[in-house]
Amino acid sequence: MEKLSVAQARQVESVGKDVLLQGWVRTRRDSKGGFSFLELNDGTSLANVQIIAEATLPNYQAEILHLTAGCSISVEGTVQASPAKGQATEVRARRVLVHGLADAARYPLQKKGHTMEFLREIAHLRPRSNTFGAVLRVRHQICRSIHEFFWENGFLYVQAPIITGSDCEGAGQMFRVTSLDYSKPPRNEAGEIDFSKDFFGKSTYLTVSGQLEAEALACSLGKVYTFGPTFRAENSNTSRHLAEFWMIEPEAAFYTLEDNMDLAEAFLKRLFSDVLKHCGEDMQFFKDRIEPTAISTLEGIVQSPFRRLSYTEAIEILLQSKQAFEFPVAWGVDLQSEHERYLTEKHFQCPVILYDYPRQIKAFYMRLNDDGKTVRAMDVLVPRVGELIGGSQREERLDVLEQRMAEQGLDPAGYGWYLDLRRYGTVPHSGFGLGLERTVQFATGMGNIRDVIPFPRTPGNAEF
RNA sequence: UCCCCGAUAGCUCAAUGGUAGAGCAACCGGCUGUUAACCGGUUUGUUGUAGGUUCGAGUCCUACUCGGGGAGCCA
Repeated sequence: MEKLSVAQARQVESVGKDVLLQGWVRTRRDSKGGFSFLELNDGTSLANVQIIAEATLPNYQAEILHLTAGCSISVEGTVQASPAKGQATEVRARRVLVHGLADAARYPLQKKGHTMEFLREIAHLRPRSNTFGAVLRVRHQICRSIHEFFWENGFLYVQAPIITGSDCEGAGQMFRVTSLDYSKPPRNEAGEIDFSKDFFGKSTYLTVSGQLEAEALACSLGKVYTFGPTFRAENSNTSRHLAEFWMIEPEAAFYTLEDNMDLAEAFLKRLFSDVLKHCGEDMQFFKDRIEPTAISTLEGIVQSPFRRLSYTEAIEILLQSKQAFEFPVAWGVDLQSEHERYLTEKHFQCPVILYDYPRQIKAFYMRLNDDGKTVRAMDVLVPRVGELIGGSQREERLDVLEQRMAEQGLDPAGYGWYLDLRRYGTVPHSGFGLGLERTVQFATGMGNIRDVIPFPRTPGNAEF
């Protein structure tokens, strides 16, 4: 007897095999012909396998006729070709072992569709829904492709710290990490809380980005990437933001911004082409039930080049668009969502890479262009989700970097080790950050980022 | 954090200021190699919380909580 997954048992190649299947019942249909149909799912595929349970089974009356959605069972039996439409194979059960019942009157998941809002309230059970199973399988495929892509391109997988002593990464509000007794914290002479008495002897926070550490590693090892959780204590209440999310940050020495854009484009194309190749059944589900353009959008991205244009060119297009924007367009202003959406959804209708942004609206570490007005930043914008990637060529010249820090009111004392990278063997280098959840959101067509991560953390919500 | 919308049965939603209802689910029965099965019947409520207006509030007013859409911040 061979232990098979539901996905394997659905393959015609499995016909004739003596198998063990284990999973959760989705539904039961009884036939007065003297048997019942059980739909079994184990998470390995969107589709269920149909189990034929004959009334002659010893526990048919006592147990099988009481199986409902959510019950867990083991089935021993034989895979056979199905005589009816709807599935290629089915499993004729020789034995059905019930592990756990699920009180049908209380079990919250029904056979019929639920709203995403309701499923979010039962985050511990929603992986059993079709939508969530499909989301998590696509998420898994994307994670795998990320590692494969970088492996094949010579990038070293490195780990940046999750607890950071740098309070000036500049990417947003941070969560403080402390082991101080908050009912009686140590205080200095000024009456302020004395974090020098804290666990690490200083203030520490959850990381908002591994970029600065990745730069140190890239400036030693060449091409590296991080892939880990990041945290933002922003009070963001949108369908595209999480307080805890996963970010992929490649960083490469001797990479120009052009190299960086080439990398980002090849990277995204690889991720989405793998999803199309390996998640066909799940993608068809998203197309049918979630977003009609789910598959065609990914196909378009894989097949056609991204449109690259400078910030200045983008401003020109927006000014000439004759669109009524809520926020006025002018060179020097940061682009608003409506502007980005216009470019990617209406004007070009494809992914857009914008580069060379005004120095005033971008971070200090981005390399200053010779025009003195713009920096080597780039954003990859996609329809519906907006910014999928943000990156830049980093400022490798010590004097320029120090000047840019001063310009933005940053204290160089907090960046000693980061400036060292420019003092000793500095090299041009570039990198970017990709939000995993936004990537999954884009690939699946899911409307809310809270529904592409198993247990979402958002302001006021850490229930599970 | 700001603007707009919402909260009624387990789920999705109805209900002129005047006796709270339907579909689905659940339960019982029927039928059937069925497959979001189908047919008949039964059960289900402190109308988000706390106040207020009124003879009377699911409905009007105020505050709060939670959820959704949009914006800002960004990935």
